[in-house]
Amino acid sequence: MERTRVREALRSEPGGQNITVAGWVRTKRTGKNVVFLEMNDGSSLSNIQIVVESENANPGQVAESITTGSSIRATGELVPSMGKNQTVELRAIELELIGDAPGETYPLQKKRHSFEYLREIAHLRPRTNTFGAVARVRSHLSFAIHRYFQERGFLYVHTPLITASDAEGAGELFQVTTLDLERLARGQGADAGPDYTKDFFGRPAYLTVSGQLNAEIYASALDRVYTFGPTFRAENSNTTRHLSEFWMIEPEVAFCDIHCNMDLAEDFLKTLIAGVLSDCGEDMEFFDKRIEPGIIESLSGIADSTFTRITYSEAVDALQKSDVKFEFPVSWGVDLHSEHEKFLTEEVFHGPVIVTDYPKEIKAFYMRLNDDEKTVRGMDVLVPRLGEIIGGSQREDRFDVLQRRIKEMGLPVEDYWWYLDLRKFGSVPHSGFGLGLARFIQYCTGMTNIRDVVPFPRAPGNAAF
RNA sequence: UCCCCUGUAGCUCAGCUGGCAGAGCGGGUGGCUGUUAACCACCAUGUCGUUGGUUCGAGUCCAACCGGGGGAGCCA
Repeated sequence: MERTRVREALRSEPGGQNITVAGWVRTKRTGKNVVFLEMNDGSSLSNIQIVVESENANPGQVAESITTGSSIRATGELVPSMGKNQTVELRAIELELIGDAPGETYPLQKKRHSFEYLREIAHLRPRTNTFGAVARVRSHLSFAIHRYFQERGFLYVHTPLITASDAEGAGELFQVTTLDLERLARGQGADAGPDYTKDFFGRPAYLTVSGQLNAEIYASALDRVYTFGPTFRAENSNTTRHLSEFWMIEPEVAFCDIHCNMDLAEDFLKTLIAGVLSDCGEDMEFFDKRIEPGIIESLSGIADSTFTRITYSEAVDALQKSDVKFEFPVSWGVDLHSEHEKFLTEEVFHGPVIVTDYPKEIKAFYMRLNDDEKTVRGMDVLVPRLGEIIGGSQREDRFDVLQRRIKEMGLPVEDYWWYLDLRKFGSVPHSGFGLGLARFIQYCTGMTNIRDVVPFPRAPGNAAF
């Protein structure tokens, strides 16, 4: 007989029909004449209750040897439940223990575990409610992101993971090499250094920190594109919102200025939030109940809201006018710190805030310079709880200005020849932004540590599993 | 990288001014019950992160190291 997923079974009309389910046992409760098994197969947060009557010879015997964590297959009748916590249940006719899980050594218990402990058993944590729910939300969002762009005529562009330049300037890079490091360390003098002409690519190579510059190439030909893939940063960041390897979504749109860019970012976030609320209802209720009380209401509010849009100068004014004493004093020209972002989103505007037109000194070379020559058309989307979730900008599309800015920032112009070429031939105003998938999942689920919304997180000193 | 906190049973944690190592959960055994964080009784479980120091005596005090967490910076 074909296997029925638990999600489907729980939604079926219980008319005594025979079905087969398979999955992992969450708990077992034993009575004299009856055994109750809670089984989960990942298709939903809810378990299915399997009722085994002891007089029923085969299932009764098998049920005895079943423990928490065992994998089983059960065939039986789907019937209305007599209990009060579920509407349907499976009355077992056949029961098979597929893989046992000795109770003395199985690391997951019925009780609640700390996330810190579960991180150490990343191979088993998807069997918990929280990590199952996170995995389903993550999968939903990934698909919804593609759908959002595909429905709006964006082309999905695969930008390279290995790059031969660190042109993005977005952070520390992981080096990719086939040179024999041990031999280098032993042999050559420290002054000589490695001979990169002998390296795999004939020059130093790195893992990408952003697909943006490559995406700009395709936007300069195909109008609107997006990338969605892994990026790598070798920064020694030890926080609840940084990873060394993370997936990033980067749309890039031609004939689009900073306002169009903000419209896209805002619509994107609101559409995806509305989607996760409507399509992941059961999991979202779990997060609302157990992880971040009130998150459903707050996300619903955001889906219907209009994001506040202010300039950097206005943000500085607002912060200076407040009576709050910040650890880092605010003055025009300094970058906004976490405490400032929190204050703006949580205390002043009570919701997402888009800040634009930052001083050029604290932003990347490729952001379009404003006429005041002091600020650039960058934009950050700040949200309560997390701070910066999106960073983007209108790109500098004027050849002369871009070249000047590259030099001002002390970067080697020759490395950017192809990037400058885009401004030489058919240049066009264009904009884009980057959104970290994991941060967005944090925002939607209320999970406080980014290492708990990524299946196998990579962080400084940690590449287990 | 910096600052703060922390490390005791399988898990979560208590252990006071230094004096015999504890609880709950989980596990085992038995009982009871259409149960649902099931319930009741009994039983077992420790390199107190590691190394060194102070002391008659260290889980407790000191130092170094290792691991974990939070905050900051960098950013998405």
